[in-house]
Amino acid sequence: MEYSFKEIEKKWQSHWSKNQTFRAEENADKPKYYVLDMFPYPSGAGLHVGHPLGYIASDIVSRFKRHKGYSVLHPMGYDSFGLPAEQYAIQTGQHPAVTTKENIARYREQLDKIGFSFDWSREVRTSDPEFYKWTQWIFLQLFDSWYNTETQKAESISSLVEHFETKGTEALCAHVEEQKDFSAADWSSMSEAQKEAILQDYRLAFRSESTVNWCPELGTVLANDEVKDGMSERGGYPVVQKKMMQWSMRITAYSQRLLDGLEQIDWTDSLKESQKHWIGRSEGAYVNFKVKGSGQNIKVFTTRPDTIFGVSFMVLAPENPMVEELTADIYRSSIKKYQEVAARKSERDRMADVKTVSGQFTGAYAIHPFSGKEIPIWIGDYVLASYGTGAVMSVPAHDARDYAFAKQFELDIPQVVEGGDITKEAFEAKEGKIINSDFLNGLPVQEAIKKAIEKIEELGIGQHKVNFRLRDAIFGRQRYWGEPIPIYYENGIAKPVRLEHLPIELPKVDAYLPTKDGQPPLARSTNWNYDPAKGVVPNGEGFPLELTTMPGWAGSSWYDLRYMDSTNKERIVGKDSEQYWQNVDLYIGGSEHATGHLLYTRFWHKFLFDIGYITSEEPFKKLINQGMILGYSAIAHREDGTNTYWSKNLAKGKKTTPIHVDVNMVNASDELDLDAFKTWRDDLKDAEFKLEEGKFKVSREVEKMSKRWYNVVNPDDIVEQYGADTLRMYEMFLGPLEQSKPWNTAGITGVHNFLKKFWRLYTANENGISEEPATEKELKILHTLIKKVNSDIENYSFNTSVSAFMICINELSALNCNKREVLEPLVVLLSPFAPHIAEELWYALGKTEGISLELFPECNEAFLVENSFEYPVAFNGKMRFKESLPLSMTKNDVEEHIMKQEKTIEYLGGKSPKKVIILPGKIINIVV
RNA sequence: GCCCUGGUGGUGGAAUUGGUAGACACGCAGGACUUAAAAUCCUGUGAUCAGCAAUGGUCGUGCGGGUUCAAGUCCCGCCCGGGGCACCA
Repeated sequence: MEYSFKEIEKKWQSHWSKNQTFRAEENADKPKYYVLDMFPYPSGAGLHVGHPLGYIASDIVSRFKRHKGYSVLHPMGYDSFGLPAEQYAIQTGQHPAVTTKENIARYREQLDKIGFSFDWSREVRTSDPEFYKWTQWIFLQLFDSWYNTETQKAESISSLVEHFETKGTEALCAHVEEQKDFSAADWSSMSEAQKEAILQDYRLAFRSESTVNWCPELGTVLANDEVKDGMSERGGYPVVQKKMMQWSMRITAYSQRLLDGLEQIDWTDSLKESQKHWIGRSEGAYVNFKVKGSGQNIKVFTTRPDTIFGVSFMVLAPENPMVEELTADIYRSSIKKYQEVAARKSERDRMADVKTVSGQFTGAYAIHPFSGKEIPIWIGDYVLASYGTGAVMSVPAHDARDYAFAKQFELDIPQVVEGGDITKEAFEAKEGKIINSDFLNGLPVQEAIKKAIEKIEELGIGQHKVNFRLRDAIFGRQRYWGEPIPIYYENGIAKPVRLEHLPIELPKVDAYLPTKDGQPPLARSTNWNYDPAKGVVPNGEGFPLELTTMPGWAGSSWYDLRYMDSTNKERIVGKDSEQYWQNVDLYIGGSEHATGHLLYTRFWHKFLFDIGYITSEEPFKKLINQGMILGYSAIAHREDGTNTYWSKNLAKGKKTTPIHVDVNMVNASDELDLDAFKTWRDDLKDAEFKLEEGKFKVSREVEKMSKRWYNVVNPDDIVEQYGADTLRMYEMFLGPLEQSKPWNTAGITGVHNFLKKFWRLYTANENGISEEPATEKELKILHTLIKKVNSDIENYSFNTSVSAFMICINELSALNCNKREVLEPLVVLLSPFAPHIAEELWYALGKTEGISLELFPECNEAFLVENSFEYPVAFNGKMRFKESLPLSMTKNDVEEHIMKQEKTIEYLGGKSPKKVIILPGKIINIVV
């Protein structure tokens, strides 16, 4: 019987689908296991072979856990709001929903062919109103919350209002950008608009005038993690800084908890490091410096208060609002000029040139709080307006940036920490003794830091402070294809839409572009006003609705919860379902989401936890980043100025232009199919080809898999040619899951041959399946595999499992094993990896129930016991020969035996051994 | 610059707590079956030296040191690739 994978795979895929084999159930008798893949954005290009890598791994774990008796939740869905569909809509006028639906259908078709055990009944799409209703709901909860720094959790805005009404800001512990000071009486005398303006500073979803990353090309603002090297991550367009009224998320309230939570979760070090850096906790102090001849203070943040006697100048960010007042008249024009130049510099320019030191003296002086010395005040663009207080005390002897600035402008460099050579460079190490520093003299740095802060607090000129690098996340996008923000404006005051009116669905618009006067596309709708009594009403009635939409990360920040109870109409997730599934046990996806999605999701979960809707604070217990599958680009060499192509080895030394060739026209030996190539593009019809040994060879290069490089390999083609089971096992066999690697089809026949061999073991024996008991040898082979596969899956080491299967099958085939006692457990072992062939053979063994719930074989160590061991015998650590000895032999007996061996005597060459090391069951080493 | 990673045959990659380096697979070479091809199966395959051969010697996990009876694995100092952060005071 042939292994006809096409027939088998089709048959079982439709069987599983019809019987809902993988439907997840809240079964109180079973432990739960939740395995999640990062859901894809359904792009028009469809899946390439890189996408399924993580899905295959998670599918193996899911199937494995089902075999182990767990109730497994393994869902899939689509992150279906996003820029490409909208850009396409702008170009073609087609509604993004239509494009998205088509793309999803294509993705689904491709996914289905690979035989994943997803529970499709729980599918979610972020662009589905039934889903984004709850995204909007969460937004409104955030809008209605503030962060209490005393209880360390989010609370309802009503409790804040109550506090204001009774005590004003007295004894208020709240996360807020700038502490406020007013009494209960002040509060009650305020207008509604004034009150609301104050509340905006406390709300976790809030509006504020802030500097944003504006991308003119995309016509929208972007979050920090969406900007890479001053360019937009999607599309690669330039990004500039701009002040705008914007919706934001107060993620900074959760900085410390986001940091602390990392300790409880099982993520890779590199990922945790990325998040730690992004959050960027630094501990130090605020210090106020009096400005000479004015009542003003300049507040700075420093992590090195111990070096305060080393301050020789101060630098403010050019954007710092104090600059205006401080500047002496004679410097006014040069300060203004400097500010203008700094403002014109884009983020990108500023980064491109970190070496150039620039700045301008303001003419003003500060007074040193301890020494009373006058300190010149400068402005410089190395000081950022958005971090700390937008001003620094410069200690050039102990900070490299201050040092460069001091050198450039010939300012003093007083040393206050012993060590280094400050004539050459700043001494930045946090070690050594303090000198030239009055009451700090002689103290080691760490103690001096404490002492300095004590003194600063004692004198009331500053206080201990923890600062974070993390910024609040910009939340509004001037785009169409996203969740509408459920806010309307009554007399200019932002008010929440009533919950019963959710979802606020995207309106119809005549085009997906901004309006002529620069308003977001939603302004084009003629039906975009709101009446609290009626809901959405035509323009002209009610109040105007918010025009911006939510960013791409909104829906993905909580979708993992929705899978637990995807059809619930009452809550984001039902209480019982949430209790049962809790959180994701294993999350698999790319590492590019380290500081975006993964941080935002943790933030929203902590918030939902605070307000009592979920019981787990961390969404993902264990996270694995699968490596990227890279393309193996094929390159033909065209001689410059001609239409002549030279085969790889002939092209050397010639002036040629590399031309990317579609990898599907190149075979595993790098030979190009010339007939196909000639019809690929018009200009190739008449091209001339210089062959080597009758073949045309291409060069190879490893690049990101992309249409642009013609190196995309489609999983459908692999499935068509070799079957889904081969694709699954081959992707795993390629190497460790976390590692990036180029896709190279060369080795796929090895895996395919293995499956054929596996098939033959069950079907090719002339005596059929034998009911006789298996031999010891056969059982040993089987149980070795059982042990290996169990531990490999637990360790996510799938490539080594595949090897173990190959070894096992090679050995059993050599023995011509056809015992049911071996073949039955064997097929269960294979089923997580190659489920179709396993299911087929399972039924062929006479089973009538599906394989997926069959218990996974457990290793019986008794079959693995060895009674002898082939000792490697080494001399001075070099293995020379082997000697098989019973494991029951004592050390002394082994030594006695081995020393008598002819070979031992030969290798000793008459010398007597200094030492003989015997490790039972491991090695014998003789030291000469 | 800082932080994480990784570097092993022609190729992808294996190697518990330090204990036989190169499992498994690809590729390549040779062979069997076949009119032929496909499919399948068998043998060999890190480099190098000696030998007709069986076999044996030497070298070998990015580089240079070190610890150890023994180092791909541990320590110190470098080099290179990949990823992240980047004037964060």
